[in-house]
Amino acid sequence: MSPRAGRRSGVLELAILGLLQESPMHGYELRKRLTGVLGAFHSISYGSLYPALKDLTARGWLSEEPGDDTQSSGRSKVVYHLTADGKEHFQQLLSEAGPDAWDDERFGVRLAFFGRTDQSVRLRVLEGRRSRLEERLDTLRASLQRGRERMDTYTLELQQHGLDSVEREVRWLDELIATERSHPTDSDAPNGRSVTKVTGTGTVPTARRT
Amino acid sequence: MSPRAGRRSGVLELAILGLLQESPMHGYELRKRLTGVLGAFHSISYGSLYPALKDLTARGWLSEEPGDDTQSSGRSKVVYHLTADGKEHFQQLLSEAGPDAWDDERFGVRLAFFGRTDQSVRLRVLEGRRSRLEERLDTLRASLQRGRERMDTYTLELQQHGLDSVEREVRWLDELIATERSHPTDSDAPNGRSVTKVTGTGTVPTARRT
DNA sequence: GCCTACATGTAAATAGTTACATGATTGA
DNA sequence: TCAATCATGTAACTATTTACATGTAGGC
Repeated sequence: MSPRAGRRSGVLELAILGLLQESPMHGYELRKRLTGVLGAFHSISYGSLYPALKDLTARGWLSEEPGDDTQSSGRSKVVYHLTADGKEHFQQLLSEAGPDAWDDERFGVRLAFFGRTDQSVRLRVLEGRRSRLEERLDTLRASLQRGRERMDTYTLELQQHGLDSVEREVRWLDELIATERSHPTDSDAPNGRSVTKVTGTGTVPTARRT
Repeated sequence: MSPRAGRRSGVLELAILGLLQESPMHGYELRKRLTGVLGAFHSISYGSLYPALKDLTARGWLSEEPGDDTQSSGRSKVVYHLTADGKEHFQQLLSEAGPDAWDDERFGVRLAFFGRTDQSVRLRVLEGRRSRLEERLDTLRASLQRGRERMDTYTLELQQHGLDSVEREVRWLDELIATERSHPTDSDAPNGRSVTKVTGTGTVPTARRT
């Protein structure tokens, strides 16, 4: 009965904090960039975004800056900044391993911010996702074994296709993990600066087509 | 402010009607079978199921049969049946093409009931899913083109993997569609009986491993 | 007598969406 | 000057989950 007090722990929080870590923005701009981070479809709506910004501000992770205006006389544009607490919270979110932490969407968002993430955290994320997928494989294989005769051809087809897809993703993750391990980054040492410089080239193999 | 009047149009409705079409059941049993239909993970909770059953009953698609009890003296087991209206509604749901009709979950559930679906509807569903995926491909390819230099290696990797996955699913669908076309079923004629007999073997190729 | 599985439900929270409402700024 | 796009928000709804509450039936 108190709907305006949300605990807020979805993808949105992660994505907003991640984008604001790169640079301060106002809501409208944030929303456009969000579409990119969240995977080309699945645009977030203003009806989710603005309440979320208010909420994150109330929790001390963002601060509103009313008029950053240096050029135009306009008003009402609210620029959001990540606070120190917000930065810390974001780093914690990136590395933490809640039960829903490894679903498709959250993993995608985490990966989108890898350019600004410590290599140790990157490895933890990749391995967390991988072990989540291994569990899925176990379930799927068991289900296929049990269902060999009991299920109709269509269900069997669907499950087999699903199994193949998950297996492909595991192989893909293995490559990413191997690449991370073969190019260890120095800047991961406990030197206070928790953000790795972006090398931008060569650290991850370009996807190859079959 | 009137939360107890839901319009109800999610996967659940489709899955419940589909299972009850096969045979009447009570909630507890339904829930176990639902887990199978919905894809091995993603069990539905009683907190969703029972209200949904009440709702579908109120809408005239299900009827409650209080004591089917022939053996034990126990009570309180409520067996749900699909009504004639419910049957009709289910067939309509299967073939209709709403905007969310082709997402992963809904497509999976539709496919799970293919054994009891007309071939013409099967083809419509497969082709609907296919064209949905084609749209995705366009978006993804455009995004990859634009982002060649702008995106970091990780995001590029993720998008490329996503693109590959969707391409694989399109090829998979193409095979299913081709198989349907090369084995036309007679029982699709307007003969009043809207359910195709299950052949159970050979109509769809067994998945092959790469 | 007690534990497990069977069986049914409700209240509140979660994580959003859609539709609506409003107004400022900019370029053709 | 008028449409498009920029910009911010609210109310109501959707679909679902989690935690809770309650009780029955059968085996050991």
